[in-house]
Amino acid sequence: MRADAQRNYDRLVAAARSAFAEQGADAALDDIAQRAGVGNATLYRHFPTRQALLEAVFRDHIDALCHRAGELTAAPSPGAALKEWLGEVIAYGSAERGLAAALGEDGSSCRAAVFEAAQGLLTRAQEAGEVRREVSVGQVFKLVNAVALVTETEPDPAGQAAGLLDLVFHGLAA
Amino acid sequence: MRADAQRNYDRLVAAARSAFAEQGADAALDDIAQRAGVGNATLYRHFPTRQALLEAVFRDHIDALCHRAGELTAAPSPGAALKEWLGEVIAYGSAERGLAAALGEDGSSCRAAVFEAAQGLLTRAQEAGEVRREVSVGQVFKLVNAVALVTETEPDPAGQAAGLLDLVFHGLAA
DNA sequence: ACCTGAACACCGTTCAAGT
DNA sequence: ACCTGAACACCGTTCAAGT
Repeated sequence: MRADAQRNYDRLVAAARSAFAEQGADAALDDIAQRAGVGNATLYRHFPTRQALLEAVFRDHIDALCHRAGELTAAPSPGAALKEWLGEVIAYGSAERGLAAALGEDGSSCRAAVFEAAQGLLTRAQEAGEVRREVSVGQVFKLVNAVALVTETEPDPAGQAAGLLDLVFHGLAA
Repeated sequence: MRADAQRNYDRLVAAARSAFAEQGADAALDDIAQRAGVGNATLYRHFPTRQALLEAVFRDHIDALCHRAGELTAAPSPGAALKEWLGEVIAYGSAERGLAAALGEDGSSCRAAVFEAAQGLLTRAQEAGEVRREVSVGQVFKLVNAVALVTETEPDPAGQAAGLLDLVFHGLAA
C-alpha cells in the first residue's frame, strides 16, 4: 500500500471513530471524509460499505473482547465467567455507540470472531450445569446485542444495560 | 374536519400501513404520499413527524393490545397471563414491521397506553410471587421491544421471537 | 495506483401559489 | 381551510479528470 493511501486509511478510521462516538453509527460519511481531510470518494475506495468502516473502527475492541474470552475460559466459575464477559461486551457497546451496529449485521467478520469466542464460554457454562442446555450462542448474542441497542440512546446506558443484563442472565440460568 | 381532509387522512394511513408492512418503518414518505394520491406536503400537514404517522397506523393494534391486557388481568395465573400478553405484543411487532419502532420512541402516546396496560399485569404477577419484585415495567418493555427489534429482520421472526421470549420470561421469574 | 471534486439520485422538509 | 408541486438542503454513490 502506498504511503499516502495508508495515511488516508488511518485518518479515515480515526475520523470515523470520533464521528461514530459523537453522532452514532449513522454519522454522515461526507462529514467523516471531511474530518479526515480526504475526498469523499476516497472513503469509498477504502471502505466500500459503512459496515466495513464500522468494522475497521471497532476491530481493536473486538480483538480485545475475543482475547478476554480466552482468558475467562480459565476462570473458576464458568457461569460467572460468561456473565462477566457479556457485561464487557455490553460495556463496549454502550461506551462506543455503533459497536452494537457493527456486531449486529449478519455478514460481519467481527460477528464471526465474537461468536466463536462466545461459544467457548457458553459451552463451558452449560457443561458445568450453570446455563440451560437449550440456549444457543445465537440467542445469547441476540439478547445481548438487543440490550446494547435498546440502552445506547437512553440516559445512563451502562446502568440500564447492567440491570437488563441481570435479568437476561437470570433467564439463561439452568 | 373537512370532507376532503378526512379522506386524505384515511388514504394516507392506509398507504402508510402497506408501505410500512412492505418496507419497514423507514419507508419513504414521498412514496407513501404518492400511493395515497396526495401531495407530499399534505402528509406533513396531517402528520408532522414520522412518529405521528406510525402511531396513527398502529393505533388500532395498540388499542387491541391494551384491551387484551384488561381481559388477561382476570386470568387465573397472573404469571402466565403476563407471558401470554408479552407474546402477543411481540407477535404484533413481528407481524407488522414498524410497530416496535412506534412503541420504542419515548414521547409516543402509544407507549404510555401500553405501559399502563402492562403495569397492571406485571404488578399482579409480582403480588402472586410469580415474577421478581425488583423488575420494572420499563425493563420488561425494553426487553420485549428489544426482542421484537432484533428478530424482525430475521427469517422466521415469530419463531425466533418466541424462543427469546422464553428466555426473557424465565429471567423475570421469581 | 491513487486521489479529487463534481455530478447524480434520493429523501425529508418548507414554501409560495392555488382553490 | 386545505391542497399542491416545486424548491431547497442533505446525504450516499459514482465517475471523469487529474497526479
